[in-house]
Amino acid sequence: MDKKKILVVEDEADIRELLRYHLEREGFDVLEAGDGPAGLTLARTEQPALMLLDVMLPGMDGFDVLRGLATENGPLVPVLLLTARGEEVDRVVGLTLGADDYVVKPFSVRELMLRVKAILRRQERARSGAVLRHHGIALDAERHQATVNGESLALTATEFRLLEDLLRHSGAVRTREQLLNTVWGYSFEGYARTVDTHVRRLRAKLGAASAVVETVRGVGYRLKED
Amino acid sequence: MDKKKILVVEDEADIRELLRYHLEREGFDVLEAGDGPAGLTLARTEQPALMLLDVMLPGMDGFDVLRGLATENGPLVPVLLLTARGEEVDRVVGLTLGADDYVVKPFSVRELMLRVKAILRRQERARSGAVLRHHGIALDAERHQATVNGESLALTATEFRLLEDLLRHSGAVRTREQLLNTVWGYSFEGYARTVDTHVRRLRAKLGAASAVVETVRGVGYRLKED
DNA sequence: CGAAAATGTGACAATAGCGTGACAAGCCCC
DNA sequence: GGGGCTTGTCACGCTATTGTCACATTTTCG
Repeated sequence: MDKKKILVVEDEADIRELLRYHLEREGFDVLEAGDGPAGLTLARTEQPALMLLDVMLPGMDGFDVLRGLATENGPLVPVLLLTARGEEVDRVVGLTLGADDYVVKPFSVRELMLRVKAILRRQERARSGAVLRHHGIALDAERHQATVNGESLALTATEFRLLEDLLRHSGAVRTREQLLNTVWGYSFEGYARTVDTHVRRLRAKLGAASAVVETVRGVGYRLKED
Repeated sequence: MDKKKILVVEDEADIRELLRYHLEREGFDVLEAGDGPAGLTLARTEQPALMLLDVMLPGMDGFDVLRGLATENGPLVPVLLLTARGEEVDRVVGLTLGADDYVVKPFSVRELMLRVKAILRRQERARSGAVLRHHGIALDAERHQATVNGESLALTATEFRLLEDLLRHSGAVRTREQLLNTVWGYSFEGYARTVDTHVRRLRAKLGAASAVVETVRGVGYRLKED
């Protein structure tokens, strides 16, 4: 699971660049389209996690794009509309057409990012089941609580994310690089063997169940298969 | 239970006076603001039962105010919009933005009072029975009152909303960002550690029960599990 | 068998994260 | 205009967490 893709459909190159800069800074993959048809195609082929859609586009406008994405239950892709001040009408139509939210131009970048993340969180929550289970280990991401055979574990934030990643890929080997990317974040610049130390700490806290974290020599770590 | 507070945001002093007179006659406490920013601040700090909001304000207009009040689940405060004749579009937008009703100027005072009371009744009904309970803490959203083991707490508006959010997600961890979004609103631009301070104040007022607000190091805060 | 490579382990210093007290600004009511 | 209340910010101190290193142990493979 790599970075989430966000599609920006906007005719003004300046704004596209601005958005790309900030979105990438937040860790998203950014796709761009300068007009409606291109946006539609990208939305269909790439299935981005979210689409930022300008309403005022030459030719095919934002609403046409929204209609093009329409299915029986809302658009194919979550949409956040960018509307110009004073286009009150537009906002209404947009929300009626199934957009998830909108932001009025000129917008505060900070607020836009917050709304983007809120929409993605909403999608996330709707999709992901709350509790991961494997070999007597249960991890509830929302409550930030992990248990082994019912007994609660006192994990630190990093240990928790590490266990979560292993659980999400249980049975599969995770290389140190993969773990660094997902658990520590892309911006982490450090020693790969830091992972080893945290695996050790995690195993210590897992106690008897520590054997479920297997070392795959020369590759990485994985949770034992059933 | 004291009188319900109603906030009037309107730039024309005459109309403010007119509204104050009639609202007080109906037994409400009236707060006034002459422009958008002042209205926003009062709405946040005083948490009135209802806000009468003029759409046409100099500088920051009514929609901006509404947007400033936006949180992840609707505006912070119920809103009744005052729109000028012919601004039909605006009404729709306002309602989409989460306003509860609108009245067209020039309005009949009688009708306005009826609508005010109607909204308050609706709120009442919607929220009655909506008492959140957890670990001896009871929070009555309708009456804006919280108790611990029967003893009433003197919470400020922010503390109240913070406790409400924690109760609504009891057991789940709330990150500082999530709390800022729901309790303070999207347009809040400030230091994330402001949350810490308010948690501290809330804990102080909770007294012996303060332990139910748990710190999850590196993540956020949560209400203790049962 | 023995060297090299990979991983486990114990220890430690740096620091991120949080609690706390204090304070200034804004706003109310008097 | 002043006093009180609320709110957001800051600086300080403490502690758990974290990343790194040196060394021990295990595995691989010539």
